[in-house]
Amino acid sequence: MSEAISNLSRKEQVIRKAAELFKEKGYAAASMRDLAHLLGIEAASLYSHIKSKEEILRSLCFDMAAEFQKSLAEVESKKDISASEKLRNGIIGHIQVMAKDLTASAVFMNEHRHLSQPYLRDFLLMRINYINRFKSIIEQGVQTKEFKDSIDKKLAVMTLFSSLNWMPMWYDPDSAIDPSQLGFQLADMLVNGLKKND
Amino acid sequence: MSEAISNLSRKEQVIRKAAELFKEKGYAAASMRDLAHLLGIEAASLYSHIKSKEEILRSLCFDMAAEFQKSLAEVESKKDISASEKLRNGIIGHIQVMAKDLTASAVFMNEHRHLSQPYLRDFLLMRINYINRFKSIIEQGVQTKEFKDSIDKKLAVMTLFSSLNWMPMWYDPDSAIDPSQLGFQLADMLVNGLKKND
DNA sequence: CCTACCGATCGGTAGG
DNA sequence: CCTACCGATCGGTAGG
Repeated sequence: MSEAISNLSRKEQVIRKAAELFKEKGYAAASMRDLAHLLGIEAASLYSHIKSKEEILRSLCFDMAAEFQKSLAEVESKKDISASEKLRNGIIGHIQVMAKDLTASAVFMNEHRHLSQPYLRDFLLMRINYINRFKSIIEQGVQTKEFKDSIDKKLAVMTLFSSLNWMPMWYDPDSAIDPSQLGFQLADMLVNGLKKND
Repeated sequence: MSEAISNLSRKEQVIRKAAELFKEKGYAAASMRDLAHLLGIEAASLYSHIKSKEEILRSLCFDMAAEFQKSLAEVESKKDISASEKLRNGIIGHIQVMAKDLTASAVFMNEHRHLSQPYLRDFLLMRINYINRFKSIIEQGVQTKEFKDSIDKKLAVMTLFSSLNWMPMWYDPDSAIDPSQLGFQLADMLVNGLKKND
């Protein structure tokens, strides 16, 4: 049993180190020999922990996707809150999920396209579903006249989604601003804009 | 002379087709044999038009960078306009440059990291310079009290930059909204926000 | 976790 | 633009 536990945690180590490597070099340019070297073992030894290179990518992408789904579902379950508050909570949730693992988040965003079928298809369906649920929040805000109806909704939701997903590329976890503040400020910026309103 | 012209245009064909391939599969996963096959020639024949695979990536990345620089320099040269107008013009310019070649824009954004040194270093220096010039416009707006000073400027500029750079991933050139309208709306969204202000 | 190895594929060159 | 080819490297397996 302690053997099973130690195998599990070794597998976790392999996956986490792979995430760093995939983020840095990109999935296609990262070799299993690179990964093995980082772990101090031979390339062939990796295969006692994982089935294939793509299995690592799959677990990184789908584990992150599950976290994002969970976070958004929690926001949607709260009734009687305004669209802007829902949007704010969705943004804060998304950013907090990313902040828990910035490396895996970067892989999720940039490397998912190297998934083979049918995984790629499943992944893209989940992503479009996630985006559409944010779009619904924006549409709800337009209906309740909270948001202006002059805005292109696709543009609005893709702007939101772009901002969220690039965060792992530039956010420094040691900086003064913490993830929930960042989410709050991003929501404020999207809802109220840069302009001074007084 | 007509030989030189036809060589030039053949080289252009190779580069444009490579851009499509790099966008679709990523630089590292795209092989020269794939590229040759798309052009209906043998892989070895590519090398009478280009020196190396990376030369193609370099010309795609640096040609786009030059276009972006040119566009922003023109905006900066206009005096006596407000920060929000400057920001709007910068955004519209950036989007118009991208719209002229969405494929090359996607490669510029996603594949530049496969540049080798010293090209990668030069590229990143140009990019940080470009971002900082947008940041200056935002800071100018804060100084003139056009923009609120509560916003994190790094967050603001990275949100802007993320939105701009993801556009080639989702924008459909056949859609109802044209590139300059898109730029106008994006600027409006960032400056005024989603909220109805009346 | 290792040694020894596989077939496939890579970017690129020589020579025409 | 082609044929013929190079050395290097790839993901992965067999067997211990």
